[in-house]
Amino acid sequence: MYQRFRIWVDSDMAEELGQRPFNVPPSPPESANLEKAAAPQAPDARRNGLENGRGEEFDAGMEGVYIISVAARILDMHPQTLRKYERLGLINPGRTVGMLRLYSREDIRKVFLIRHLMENLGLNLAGVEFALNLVENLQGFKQYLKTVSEGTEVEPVIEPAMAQLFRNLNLPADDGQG
Amino acid sequence: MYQRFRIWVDSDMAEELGQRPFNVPPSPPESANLEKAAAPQAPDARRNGLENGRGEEFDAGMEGVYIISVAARILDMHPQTLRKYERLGLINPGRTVGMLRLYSREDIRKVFLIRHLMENLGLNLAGVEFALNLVENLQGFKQYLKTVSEGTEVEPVIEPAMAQLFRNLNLPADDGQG
DNA sequence: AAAGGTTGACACGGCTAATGTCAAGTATTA
DNA sequence: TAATACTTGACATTAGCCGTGTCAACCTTT
Repeated sequence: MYQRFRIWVDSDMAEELGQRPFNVPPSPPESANLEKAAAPQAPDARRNGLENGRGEEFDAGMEGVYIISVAARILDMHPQTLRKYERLGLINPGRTVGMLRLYSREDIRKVFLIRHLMENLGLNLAGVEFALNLVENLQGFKQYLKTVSEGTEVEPVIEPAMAQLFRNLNLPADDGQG
Repeated sequence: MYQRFRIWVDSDMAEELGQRPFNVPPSPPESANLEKAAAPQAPDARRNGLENGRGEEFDAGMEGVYIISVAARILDMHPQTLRKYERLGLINPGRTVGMLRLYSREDIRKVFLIRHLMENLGLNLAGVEFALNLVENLQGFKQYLKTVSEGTEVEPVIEPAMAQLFRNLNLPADDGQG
């Protein structure tokens, strides 16, 4: 019941998770979308909560885990689209013992990134795969540089340089990973 | 007349320029394409040489500069496709005084990269733009790292790390730029 | 048993990318 | 000078991708 509320407070959830456009300065159309998604919340919020399936995993200590219908509503996307993304290997939501998909906050954040890549940069799914792989590699690369440069005079310039690189590529600088 | 020959010896030209698949291990279909392109060469090679337009720029000391019809034949692509790439800002061939496009070896190499990104990685043109921008940024980034790490113990590990990064991304490691 | 929700598979509509075609202009060739 | 060949830009056409909708089957709860 705790989370049941968070689900329906879509606007701030979406804003917090990934709605900040990475490098795209103004984005009024996006916020309009979110408002639309959050609009029909009150009437039937009762019957679309988290207690839908087997409730064990949902509130078993882990916060912010959503089944696909809820995730789709948060993202304002079709559930089939999320399933397709998973089939292509772009996302990897967890599963309940009954094989229901469970979307963590990181999963949803990733989908926001995917949407950014498609809507703002115009990439197709292959391009999204390329970009996601790029982000992963760049983060590993950054870690590697940080390690090998530890204690040297180079160390302090690594982070800002990487941040600038991410900005140049219209990619989100990796914040707290966890 | 010198270059006229190189134009029609498509197979090795193409191989040398960019046909090496970057990370894609086997590519027999590609070579088949090239043979097809090189097939109808003999019959009308006479009237399709470089002396077509105003010949001044063509052999004015610069080697490997081709008008669009020749570049398209080398690449086995439609001239309209090359024009579209230019309109989108992906390539920037030079011009004669009569505004005819002149494709340098670097231009053609870049188109090979574009084809690789589309055919092998499945990117659309927006993705190609993203990837080209990425390559450019990474090269600048590499230069920057090389500069700031000069003389430090970090220096020797920069280059191999960058090379590995390019490999991971299925991108061509920048060789001699010039 | 009934109801609501999810799952996977398939088909349809809109959009992108490449190709083809057209008239107009320019340089070479007879 | 007249004819030929090639370029240029703009528009139309065709093939393929992406998102969405729909379907039966399965599971859990009431």
